[in-house]
Amino acid sequence: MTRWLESDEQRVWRAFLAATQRVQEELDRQLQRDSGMPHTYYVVLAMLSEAEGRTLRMSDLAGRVNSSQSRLSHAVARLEERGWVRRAQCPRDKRGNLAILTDAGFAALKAAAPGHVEAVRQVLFDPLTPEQVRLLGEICTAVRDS
Amino acid sequence: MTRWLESDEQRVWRAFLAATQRVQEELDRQLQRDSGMPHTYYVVLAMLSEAEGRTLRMSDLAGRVNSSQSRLSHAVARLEERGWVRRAQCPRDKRGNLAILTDAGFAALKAAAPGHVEAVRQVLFDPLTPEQVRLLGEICTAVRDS
DNA sequence: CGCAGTTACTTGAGCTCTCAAGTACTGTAA
DNA sequence: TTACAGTACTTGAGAGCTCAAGTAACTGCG
Repeated sequence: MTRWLESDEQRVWRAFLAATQRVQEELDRQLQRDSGMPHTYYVVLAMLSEAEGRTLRMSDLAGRVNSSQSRLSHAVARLEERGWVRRAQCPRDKRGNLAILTDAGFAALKAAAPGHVEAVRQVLFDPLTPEQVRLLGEICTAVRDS
Repeated sequence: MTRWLESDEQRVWRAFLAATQRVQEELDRQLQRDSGMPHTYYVVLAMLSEAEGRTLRMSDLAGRVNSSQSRLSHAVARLEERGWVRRAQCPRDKRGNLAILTDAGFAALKAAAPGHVEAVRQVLFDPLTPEQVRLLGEICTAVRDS
């Protein structure tokens, strides 16, 4: 008994796919082109920059960037190679690793931020009315938390 | 003069990222697990199945699935290996290639569809009211076409 | 204490995606 | 008619992601 999509649901679904893909690709392209990093790496740097001591445990960081531990582990390995993040052992729990944003990493984030924010505005906020932005927030929260 | 995000825009933006990632991952995981194909391949099969003669030119197909030609070319190559799609030369334009959905491809799509549609409902439509669905459609259309 | 069972994280293989470069054909205009 | 720019598509290399498996350390219960 499959509950197939009605034709208007079908339209919403396809618009959703097209819109979200557009946003993703636009952001990834902009960051890659102008700052040499994918969007996921940017988010990692951003979350670390907001944390106490610019430091987070891997699992905590994974939660904040909506990433699997595996993905984050690979990402941090690359960021470490670039000297943007370093790792340290967690003192409390020897299984745990801390990811620490370096000064170079903070500088890279700072350099990338204006272009990124501008891209976010252009692709998502500028096309919408303030009311639509508010509604989108509610909708996304519902989907995220369901 | 960067137009930074206000704190409520910030919240909407992060909810948007979390929600869209959740949808994407849920769908990809479900299709990969239950049908052995990524979501992008499913969309390719679906678009071909709706086309006249289950056939489309590569460039036309790329437009319909919101894909670069390169990505589509790789994807169709894999689908061809599985026997789900075959290629033929375009009679009008010798540069052009046609992608044709095979019977096996149609069967694979048909087998995958119910589970996929159910996942789409669960992750996107069920958490929203009908009014929110309508609004989401308008919002995504605006973002897509901007 | 001791040893399952769980948690935290890493690693490697396989796969998809992107970007840049390459091939082949088409349309146009001198 | 023959260049020459543009279009259609493919290919290969490099990079990130996923999944499964591996290591190490903590936790709790007999």
